[in-house]
Amino acid sequence: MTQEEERNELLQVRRDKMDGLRERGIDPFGRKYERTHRAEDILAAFDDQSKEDLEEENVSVTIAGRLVAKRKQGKASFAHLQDQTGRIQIYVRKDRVGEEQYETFGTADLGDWLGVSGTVFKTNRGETSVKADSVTFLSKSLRPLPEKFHGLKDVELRYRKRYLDLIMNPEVKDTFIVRSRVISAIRRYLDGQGYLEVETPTLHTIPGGAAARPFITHHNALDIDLYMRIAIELHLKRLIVGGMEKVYEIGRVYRNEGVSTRHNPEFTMLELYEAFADFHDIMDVTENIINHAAREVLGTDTIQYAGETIHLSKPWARKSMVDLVREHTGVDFSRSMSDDEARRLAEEHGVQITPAMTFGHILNEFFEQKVEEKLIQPTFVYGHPLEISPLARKNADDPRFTDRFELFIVGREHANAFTELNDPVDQRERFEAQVKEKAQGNDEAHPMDEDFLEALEYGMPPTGGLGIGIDRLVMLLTDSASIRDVLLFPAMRDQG
RNA sequence: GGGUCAUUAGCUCAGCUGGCAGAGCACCUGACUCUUAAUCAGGAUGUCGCAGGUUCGAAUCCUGCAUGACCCA
Repeated sequence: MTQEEERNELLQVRRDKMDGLRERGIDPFGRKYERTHRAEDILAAFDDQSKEDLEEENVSVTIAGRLVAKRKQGKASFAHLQDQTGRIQIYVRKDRVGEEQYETFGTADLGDWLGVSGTVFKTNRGETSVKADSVTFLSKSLRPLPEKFHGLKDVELRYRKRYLDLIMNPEVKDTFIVRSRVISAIRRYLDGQGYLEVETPTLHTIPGGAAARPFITHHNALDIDLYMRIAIELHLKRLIVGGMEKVYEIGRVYRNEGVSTRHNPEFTMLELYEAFADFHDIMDVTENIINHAAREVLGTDTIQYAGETIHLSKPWARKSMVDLVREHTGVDFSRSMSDDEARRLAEEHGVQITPAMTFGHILNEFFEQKVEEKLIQPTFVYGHPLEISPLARKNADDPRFTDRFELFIVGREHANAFTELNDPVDQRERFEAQVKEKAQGNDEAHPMDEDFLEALEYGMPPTGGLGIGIDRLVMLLTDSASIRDVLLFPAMRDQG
């Protein structure tokens, strides 16, 4: 069976109309068109003018957009054109545009792109509209759009065919405009604070800087396996060694794990490193970045998320992990405790652990299982156990812990930061402990990285570092329930 | 990885205890020069996700698979 025969009636009708345009000398996929206004420009400029005043002014405009509604009534028609800024009504009369153009407009389908020149006027109902003097056919749509009233609801279709989602559901575009503005607001803020934006490799020979499984790829000419980066960290610290004192990168990282409402295999991280700073300074930096982004993009630092009011006004709560666990479970991990005792406490409190876990892992499990989800308002949680923090500096008073914090908002991690470990001897021991964990079956444990250790051996100044998940931040600022709602093209299986 | 639910026309959805596959929008034909989910008259539209099974008969019941959503790990 040929494709021609398989095509259903709806598709065939549009192909026939395309052929009809060509027969009448009109290119169905036209050319450059110079417009003077966007829909929003016209609505904003003339909305508060009276019908009579507008008539007197006789304002000429040229607009272009996708035909999204059409109401034909004989020798005159109303329709709506949609451009990036919104929809505007056009009024096309046969006695004004002429027989030929009215015919062209008459055969136009919903979805086609049209250009219209005319004058701005108000209808009897008060809608600011454009009365066409001429209609130019710009581009044919060979497929029907989703239903005009209900739009596109099927979430699978919305993600797979995001262009349809963007056409039919205007709030989707708003989300991605916020995303774009959040990222540029962060850039502007950091640039203004003297941080230097850099770019480092996304193809790594050793996948480090985080606890995650990497994607593996292959370089043919060099005949070596490479890993898609799981973090930016280790390269940025090499730059600190090199004397670039305040650097940041906003970029994609890749983690080979499941997809969920909070996880996509590729996502966007901000990482920032500042020489001579510690994790307390980085808490201030984190507050400032997020607070600034909210106020600049949304105009407020009080936001709504999933029905909760979240206060992003500074300062945010700063609590130690040990204190929070004590607060929520009564268990005091600050006193000295054997691994066996920690395991016994986990069992008593219904905290699930694996046999290989030691004191620090178990404290972390207490936190994740009993506390994390309760931290709705912004809270810096600091003092993470050594075992789960192989790149963070040890706490000076209690070496079981590190000078590290994570930021929690609406029960989710939004940032991870520490006073960086700059002692190459200690760093080597941490890597060795991680390699041991890997041998015991933790496939997210950090690999040995001799090249990074060598860099540290040249001397890294005391440094504070930060990672912020941009996607989760955008979710927070747009009240989005799923990471897929803030990714234009979320990862999907190749089907359909 | 486990559980629950979903998959029917281009889109949004009905379809009960198994008995001729439906509606609205969109589409086609006609009428209509201030409509706006335009209206009126008429018409056409299907791999019921895929593959098996039960049955005289399956969109409907059973099994497996695929894709997706949500919850859990």
